[in-house]
Amino acid sequence: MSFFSRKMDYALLVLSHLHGNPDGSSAREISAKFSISRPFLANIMKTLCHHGYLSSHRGVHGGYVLIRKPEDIALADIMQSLDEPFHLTDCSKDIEKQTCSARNFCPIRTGMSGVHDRIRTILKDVTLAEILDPTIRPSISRQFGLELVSHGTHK
Amino acid sequence: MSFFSRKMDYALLVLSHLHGNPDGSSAREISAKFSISRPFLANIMKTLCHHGYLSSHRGVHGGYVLIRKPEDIALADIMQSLDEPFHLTDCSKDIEKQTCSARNFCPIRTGMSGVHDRIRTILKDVTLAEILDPTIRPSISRQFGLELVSHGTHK
DNA sequence: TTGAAATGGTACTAATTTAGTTCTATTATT
DNA sequence: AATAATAGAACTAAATTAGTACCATTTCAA
Repeated sequence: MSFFSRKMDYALLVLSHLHGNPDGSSAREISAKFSISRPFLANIMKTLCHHGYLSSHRGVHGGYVLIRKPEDIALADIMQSLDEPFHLTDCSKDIEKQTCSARNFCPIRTGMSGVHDRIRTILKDVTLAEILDPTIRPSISRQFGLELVSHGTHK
Repeated sequence: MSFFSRKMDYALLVLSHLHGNPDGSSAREISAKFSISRPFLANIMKTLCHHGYLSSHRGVHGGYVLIRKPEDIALADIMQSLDEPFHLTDCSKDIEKQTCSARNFCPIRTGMSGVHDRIRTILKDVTLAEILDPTIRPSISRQFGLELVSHGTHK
């Protein structure tokens, strides 16, 4: 299985397309452009609208318009709106609920939590703006709370 | 769904447990310790053995022994051995095979590839050694080819 | 005023993947 | 000879994802 669900993937296509079409677009148009199931895409767009990414209007010339700024839409947000928040393993829920029987002696608990944080940081840090224009990367320094100095001799 | 499958999670438990038990351990022991389905865990251990992480010996006092160094076992390796290599979206395969109909005008292709690389870098960089001892992190500088300077004023 | 094209909402179904089981064979120890 | 382990393969069940279907409402235009 892929890390991103198809819903997630299609949502990014939708948001990107709408960013390039400020006057809006319909599910029909987008499904045709990318050869995607129309009713499936329509459901995704309903969800995106419901979560405040898009505004809609009905009727013959209806459709959706992107109403949030690309730089304010993080991958983690979209993920949470469409599927569920990111988590590394099943057992993270058990640990939170304190029902994990190995909680007190789990040899990987701390280490996994570190990996979890590193991936989550990427998801919270990368926005639609960066997906649209990958040359913009305001991310690394924020990501680690560190200052970066380029390393001339590194191959 | 979780990022790591249960197989992946259990495999990390197995590897960690065996690292702490250099004389080896059996599927029975480990399944009992962590309250995990024995036959399921047994299958996972067979796979780990098959892929060269463990050596096995049969018989009454048989079991498995960890034969690879923790610092040489990256998360990406385990993932590939048990499930499949990491990929961000379904369509990455289409793009590779050049069967993606939107290949030439996909607005998110490049951006997504950047995200893919960043996550994959983590998976290739984090080893069992780091999972076992999270204070050891030889990773960030290698990860970005940059030199890190701590930033005193950052909150 | 009627028909077409759009979204809104909900429920349902099909396909796929993951998780787990079962069975038989082989090996080693006591 | 009994027991406890791995080896290997095939199978089943549960859960998740992907996708449909239906009906209602809104809007526009002929």
